[in-house]
Amino acid sequence: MMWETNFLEDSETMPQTVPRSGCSPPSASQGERAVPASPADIHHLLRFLGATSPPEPMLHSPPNPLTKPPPPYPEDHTILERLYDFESYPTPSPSSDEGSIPTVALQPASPYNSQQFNSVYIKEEPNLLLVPGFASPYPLSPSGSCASYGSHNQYSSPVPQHDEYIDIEELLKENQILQESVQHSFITPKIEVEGPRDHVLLRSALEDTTFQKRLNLKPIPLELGSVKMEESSGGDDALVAPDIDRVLSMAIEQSKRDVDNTCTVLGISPDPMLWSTGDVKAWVMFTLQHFNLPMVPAEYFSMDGAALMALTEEDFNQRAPQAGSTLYAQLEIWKAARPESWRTTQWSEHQQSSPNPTPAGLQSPDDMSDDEDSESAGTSAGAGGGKVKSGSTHIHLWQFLKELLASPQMHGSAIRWLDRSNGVFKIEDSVRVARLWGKRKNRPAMNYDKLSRSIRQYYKKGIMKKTERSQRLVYQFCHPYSL
DNA sequence: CACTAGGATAGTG
DNA sequence: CACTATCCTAGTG
Repeated sequence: MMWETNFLEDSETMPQTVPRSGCSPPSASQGERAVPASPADIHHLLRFLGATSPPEPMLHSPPNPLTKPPPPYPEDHTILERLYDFESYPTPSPSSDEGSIPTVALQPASPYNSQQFNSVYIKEEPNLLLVPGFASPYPLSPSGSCASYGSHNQYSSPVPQHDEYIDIEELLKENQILQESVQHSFITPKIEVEGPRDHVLLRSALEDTTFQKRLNLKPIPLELGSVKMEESSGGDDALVAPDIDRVLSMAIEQSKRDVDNTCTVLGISPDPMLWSTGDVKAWVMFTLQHFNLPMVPAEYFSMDGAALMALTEEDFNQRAPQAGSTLYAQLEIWKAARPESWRTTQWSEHQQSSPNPTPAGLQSPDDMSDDEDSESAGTSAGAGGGKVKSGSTHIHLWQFLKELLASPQMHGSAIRWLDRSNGVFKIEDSVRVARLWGKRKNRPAMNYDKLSRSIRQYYKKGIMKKTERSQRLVYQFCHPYSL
């Protein structure tokens, strides 16, 4: 784990200011490969929708004869790793076994990793609860929704069987919505009024059968009336529809959070229309990585967000034959999740009654007011108390830059090594790097002017130096720092 | 115009 | 006090 290792050395082994001796060489041990396509996760979704048949233990989830072993992407794990630690930076020291974290990170959506998962990732930061959704091969991760709704013990139970299936009642119990409407569940209040519209997003995602094909699953019947809830004691199907609506709402919310989290990690706007070429490439690379799809040259997507949004599914398939559909479907999610769209969803209305409502209409449509709400969303999910900070605000700029450099798949379009062994790197997208830095330090006004001023301070401190032939946006770490 | 360079000063843990 | 964050002026390609 390159990033992991680097970080540990940088921020913990190293003194806070100046490292005296050289760092130990980065161990490029290849951990397990990422397997984001967890059948268990999909299983959860199916169970959510009551579409699965027998409550079979997921430990014995059906074999997928057609599922070919995922191709090797040597650095897949780094993204997920990075992702899972992003909000909780710095990473707790897993000094003893390097392998455990990546392994857990690879299937975080599976409840069978619950104990490890909890201990490693959940910690006490609510934001982290949002993150598991990323691991899902499915954009609307039910496990993510579940976790983010505060049922922490759902995944912290020491009894594995507990996770075998999700008790939908129990899950929903934690959602205040249920409290209000469970007695009159025959009445579907606002949901029915504008229901179909805002479920379009989820439904379209559900109708995307790519993952079903991949996992050799049967299509999900979307007719709510025909859905048969297992163990629905009353056998009252009328109960199902509103419950499903709520679950869908939760899933949609999770989808929004996934989008927001991706925005935070990549430093891009939630609105694809505002993406620069670099943003588009970053998003494409990230999405491919995230869904464990074959990489394609980033140049195939040398276009801005507006152009990307204009692509047809065929266009996507041409550029990325094996991944086009997924990319297209994902982009549809993002389109639907554009801030304007979310304002009109029923979800935001329901939020009015929540303790910390996000005024849906007040969010200014300007470009970067977005990523704040991914953070505040996590904060508001917290137990009303203490300040919840995302990441460490004590990180040094040079550490942060190395952090970005260590995940080239995600940030390669913003900053990358030119000469790794000599610590020479280039900032490709100064705006985005500054944005990410400002986000990390909670300095919304950060820009490249200020960031570069801080970098220049490093010249005097001997942390960085000018390259021999000075080029724009190219910097060089001094020796111990580049390791 | 975006970037480089570096002085000055304020803020914060 | 260290480490920025912010602001600013001057210079470069």
